[in-house]
Amino acid sequence: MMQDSCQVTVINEQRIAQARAQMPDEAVLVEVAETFKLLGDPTRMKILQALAVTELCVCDLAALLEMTSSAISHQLRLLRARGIVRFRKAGKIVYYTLDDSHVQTLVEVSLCHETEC
Amino acid sequence: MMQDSCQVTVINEQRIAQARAQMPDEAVLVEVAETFKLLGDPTRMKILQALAVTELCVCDLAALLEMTSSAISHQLRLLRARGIVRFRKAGKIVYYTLDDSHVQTLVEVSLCHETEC
DNA sequence: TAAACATATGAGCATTCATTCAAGTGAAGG
DNA sequence: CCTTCACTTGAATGAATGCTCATATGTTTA
Repeated sequence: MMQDSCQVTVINEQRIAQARAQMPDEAVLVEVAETFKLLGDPTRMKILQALAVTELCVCDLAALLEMTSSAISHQLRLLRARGIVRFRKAGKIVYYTLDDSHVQTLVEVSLCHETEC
Repeated sequence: MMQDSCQVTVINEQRIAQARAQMPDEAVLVEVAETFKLLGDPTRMKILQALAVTELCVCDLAALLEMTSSAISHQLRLLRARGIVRFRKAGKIVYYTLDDSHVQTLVEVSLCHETEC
């Protein structure tokens, strides 16, 4: 059995070196990927789209997306942990808003591209 | 046991209607999420970063990322299916390049934000 | 205080997914 | 031809993930 990772047979040493030199840190790439992963789920994408329009509480989001508030709450927890959404409490109701204009920009750009606007 | 989906207890009917009216089609949101999901993996993110620098063959990418070419090939297949990368054959070697400036923009914006450039 | 309610959260479960392993394809060279 | 090599691909596996269900928390109201 042979080692299938091209450790010996490098085809374009020059280009590899060039790419390696310009590659951002591993940690940075992992962080960026982590953010994209959060945007890579339909439920979370819908939540972000809705919050881009207006502030909403968990129950509103659940009604809008026709899902349980538990499911919504779980997803909001992930978005919160990344600082993508922010919340404010009004009694027992918790209102969520977007808290990362950078992410909002990404979504807008993508949406614009998808709908060819 | 009660129905936990807020179908009855709507808090802000007005806002829900407003959000619903401005929400893009379900299908569009799913598509956008699907693209983000592809960007949401460290391996694929590294591949895209490398290809943003220069054209590389599978073996080069494997060497650069220190992974098997099988693993790389599997990921390239997904990126190809979305039209994010393109390939050209040179004998038995297959060279890959980026094929979606929109995605490239997304990654650049994110990277720029992450590194506070 | 007790009940109702909005939300949060932990465990469980079914599904998805990234990688590995083994086998297959097609091109280049002996 | 036959072998080698770059790449692809299908199956298998272990890890990650999204949702449900049950329960907990904290707030409002009867």
